Amino acid sequence: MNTQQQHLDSKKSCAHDFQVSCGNCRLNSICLPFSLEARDVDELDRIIQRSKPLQKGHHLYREGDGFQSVYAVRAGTLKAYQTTDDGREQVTGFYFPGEIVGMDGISKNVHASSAKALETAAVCEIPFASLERLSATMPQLQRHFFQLMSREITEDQQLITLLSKSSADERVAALIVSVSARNARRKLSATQFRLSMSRVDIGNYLGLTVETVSRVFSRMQKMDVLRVDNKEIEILDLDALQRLAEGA
Amino acid sequence: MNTQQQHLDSKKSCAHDFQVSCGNCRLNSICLPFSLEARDVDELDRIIQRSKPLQKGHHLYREGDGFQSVYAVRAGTLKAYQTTDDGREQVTGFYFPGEIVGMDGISKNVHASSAKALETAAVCEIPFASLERLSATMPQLQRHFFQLMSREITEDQQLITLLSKSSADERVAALIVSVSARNARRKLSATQFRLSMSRVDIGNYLGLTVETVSRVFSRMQKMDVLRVDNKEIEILDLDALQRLAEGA
DNA sequence: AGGGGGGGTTGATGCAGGTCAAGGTGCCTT
DNA sequence: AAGGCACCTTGACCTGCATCAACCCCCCCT
Repeated sequence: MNTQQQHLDSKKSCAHDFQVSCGNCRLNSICLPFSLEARDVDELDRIIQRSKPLQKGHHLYREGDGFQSVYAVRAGTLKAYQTTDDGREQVTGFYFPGEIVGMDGISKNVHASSAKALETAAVCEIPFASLERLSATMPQLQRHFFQLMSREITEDQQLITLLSKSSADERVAALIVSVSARNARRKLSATQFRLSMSRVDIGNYLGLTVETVSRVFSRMQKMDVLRVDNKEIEILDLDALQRLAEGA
Repeated sequence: MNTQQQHLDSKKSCAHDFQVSCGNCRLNSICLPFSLEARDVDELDRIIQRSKPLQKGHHLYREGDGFQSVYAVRAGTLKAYQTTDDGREQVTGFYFPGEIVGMDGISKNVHASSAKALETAAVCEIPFASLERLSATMPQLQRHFFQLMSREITEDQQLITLLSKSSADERVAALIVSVSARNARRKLSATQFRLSMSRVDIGNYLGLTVETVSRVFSRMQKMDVLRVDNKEIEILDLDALQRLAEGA
């Protein structure tokens, strides 16, 4: 039996196996350009390295590491964060399955942030040099990456607005709404989920203290907008939450 | 006399003429990839449209406009800003000569922010479709744009950290230091300059009120770090200012 | 069973920066 | 020259969130 044959077999035999190709990955509608031809997907497949799982708390890369690749999250959640000169930490984003991390390393060829698994995670590594090469012959792929980066920019700008203009309630509401929407995109429940990040991380991301985050959760629970049980969240009134997030 | 000859003549005759090509633009070391060949520069030249000056207060594009082009600032300063649903405004960036605006429009093919001239400005329009086409055959150009976008991401993330972790003093100090550094890059004075943006814009960008910005300026003046005369700024102690910006 | 540590909640108090109000200065218009 | 307007500054007061402190719960370690 040749190695390729073994591959195929193992794929069939175990539901928990790594995805063997982008073509049959349940997330490909999120992380690949919509209009890619089957044979182009194969080419892409060839450059992508499916790495082994990342344990909770372990780093995918650290601030200052040489930049080689960007990563598509396949399972789990990551947080990206920077450490300021005086040792404080700033969480700059959370990354869910189907999303791409590591693009901040392109500009200086060095990662500008660290990425850490909030729970056991798996990622696909996409060597950037290969991606560049492939982009030159696949216009949709080039465009897709421009778009992904541009999306990261607009999302960061939304966070900037949130941090500079919104109250604690608005910030927390906005985060919950965002998590809910991203769950929906992956065909998961938009109203019931488990927050993989701690209150500390949430506070850090939103520019609030743990205590404030906790108080906001309590308040929203009292208002019957949310049911909160530790990390388990149930959204009872999504409309109200969205209105809150927009500053009602 | 043929038209080409006229071009050359007019270029010589008037110092205020528009740059006729990227090749002789004094900003090209900032806005072009370092390693571009002369003939590649020519190709780039061909797709770039040098538009007429933009009057103070006029828009380069508005939030919601269809996205066609990115723009290199040639002279003057622009601000980019978004309007939230409830009508508040958030300034997301200031753009100086040599810098590129408009990349947030790529992801959705619609501008996610508006760009407005803070003083009379001039820009080079770079049609994005042509840029994409050219990128496919010019690897350095493709890389350059990936890098520009990545830089925008890391800069936004620095602003996020600033907004979520820093005091009013730190924020204002950081902005002044940033303007100073960007002036230096253009071989202008790092210690004496005119702020083209109003206190309102500064406050808005930094997530502070006008009053607070004004008070911080007064305080820094009292501390002999800055001399402030309306929009004219003189940095008296750049070291102290940098230490302030980093939260000393 | 006991102890220790990480994470979460809640209450009491303080302060940085927001809000409100008044007044100044420079520039444009007539 | 006078009025109007945009922009900036300064002072007095108020408030939303940080800070400090206590305590709970859960899990792991010994």
